[in-house]
Amino acid sequence: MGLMLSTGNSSPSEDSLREVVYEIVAQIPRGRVLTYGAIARLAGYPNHSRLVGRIMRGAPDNQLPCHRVVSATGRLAPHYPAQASLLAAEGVKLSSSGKVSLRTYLWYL
DNA sequence: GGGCTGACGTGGC
DNA sequence: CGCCACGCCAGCC
Repeated sequence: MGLMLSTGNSSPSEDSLREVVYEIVAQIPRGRVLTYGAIARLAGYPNHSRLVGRIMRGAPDNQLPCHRVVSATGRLAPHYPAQASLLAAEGVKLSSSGKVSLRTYLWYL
């Protein structure tokens, strides 16, 4: 049984995950949010939330609802000033500390 | 191959 | 609620 040498290991690359991440993000309904970690799990790589973040950094926000992706603590993305207003425009309220309440807005499939 | 970075997550205080 | 230490891991130099 043991035999499981080299090639079996597939570590995800940014390129190999990009499309599936985009597809997941595209599904997030208006007024709901998903976390980087949740997306990573849905994509099959639970320990790669950082890679998802990296992918979102270069994602086309004019074609995808990138503003609906937040951190597990409800924090918005750095270097994405438009995110708050885009969320507000669809009814997502932020706490006084500028965070999204996942209890209220997290999208459960 | 080694070291650092970072749109992350979790647990502790 | 904030801050921090850790664990995590692809990408980049």
